[in-house]
Amino acid sequence: MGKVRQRASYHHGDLPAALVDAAFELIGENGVHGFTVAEAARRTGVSISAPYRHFADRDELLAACATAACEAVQKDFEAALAAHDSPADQLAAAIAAYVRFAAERRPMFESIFSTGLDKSRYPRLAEAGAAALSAVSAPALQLTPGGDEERAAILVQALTSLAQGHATMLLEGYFGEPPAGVDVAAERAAGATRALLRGRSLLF
Amino acid sequence: MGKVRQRASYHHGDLPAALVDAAFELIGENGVHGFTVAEAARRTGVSISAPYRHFADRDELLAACATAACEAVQKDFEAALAAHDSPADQLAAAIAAYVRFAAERRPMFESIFSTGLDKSRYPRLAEAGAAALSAVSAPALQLTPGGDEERAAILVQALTSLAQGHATMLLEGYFGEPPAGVDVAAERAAGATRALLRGRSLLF
DNA sequence: GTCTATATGTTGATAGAC
DNA sequence: GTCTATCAACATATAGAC
Repeated sequence: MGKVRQRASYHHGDLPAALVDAAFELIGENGVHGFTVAEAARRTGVSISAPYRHFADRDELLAACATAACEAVQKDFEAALAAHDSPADQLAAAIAAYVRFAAERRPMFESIFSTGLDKSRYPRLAEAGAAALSAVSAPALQLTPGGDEERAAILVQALTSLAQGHATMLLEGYFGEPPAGVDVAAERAAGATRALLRGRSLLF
Repeated sequence: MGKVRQRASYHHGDLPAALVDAAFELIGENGVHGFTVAEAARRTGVSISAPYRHFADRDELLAACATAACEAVQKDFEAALAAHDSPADQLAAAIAAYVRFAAERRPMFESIFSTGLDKSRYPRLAEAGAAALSAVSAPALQLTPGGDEERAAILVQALTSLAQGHATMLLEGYFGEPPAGVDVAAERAAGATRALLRGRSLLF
């Protein structure tokens, strides 16, 4: 009890979060291009100027979206890792989960990669992105000869690039239309992960 | 001799091509978002309405850009293939070339992947994209057990996704800033290609 | 094929009241 | 923290003259 008071007016609860949600909705409908501060405000039921009390400008709101998206990716990564035991299985599952993420939460994916934002200008975003990546470091380190951190980093780069590529190509329709294409892409990405791991000695 | 007459007014020579060039220039300065038909017309020295004699709308002009970009990629692919003998070397070189293409001709790369265009609505673009991809099919087929076309297609998907991912991550700054980052990414992509090829039996 | 002129619409962002 | 009102800027696309 005690939570009832907040329900009446959503935007007096947490307008920044509500605006981020609205932004994802708009991105889902027409891509990043379809997001405008004005429309996000309208959908949230506030005036056009209200968002500017919380975000300096359009880009800052987009950065908040991307940050939230990175945190969501990280959760998916961690769930995939927790569901498997061997490092190879963990990595294959994590890469497959990433591919699924791109399709199933496409607006989030696009907020990370299709905004053209200079991430170095948004430290919290850069941090969230790095944190998501570091989730896959542990199993990669286990598969690196001698536990060499530098080599592990190279392996992580290869794996994340592999995942990124499969995700992008899936969204381009390269693996067929959803929902079947999603399964195909996730499976292919997992297979490619295993293949890359088997041949990993050639990476170093 | 005989070519002098055309030089005087560029846009009476080939306005569509001139507009595509201007579009790439604008994309290079501020991303796809920075391209507007109006500004492209101004830079080309024609009125704001002139482009609409050649392109139905903004998207159609962007599609022309993407088509030109696909043709450029294909050329780079073919050059990489021609420079090597073994299929593995050819593929590694082609993937590396693609990564370089993304960095060195970034506006072209973005015109293909950051426009949010529905490619099925632009048959010539779809065709150009498929043609570029098919350039890497031949060496992949040579490396596929039994010359199975279906398996070769899976290998091509894995390789192109790998290339796409490295290109994207490079542009995100993940391999360091240019120009050093470009070399790093190209090298890593080539290494990952070899690793993937070595473990390719796990793909099928 | 290109121009001038224009209709029509939108946006990002700010000022000042409450 | 939110609203009303507003500005300046810019875009897409079309009509009609040459």
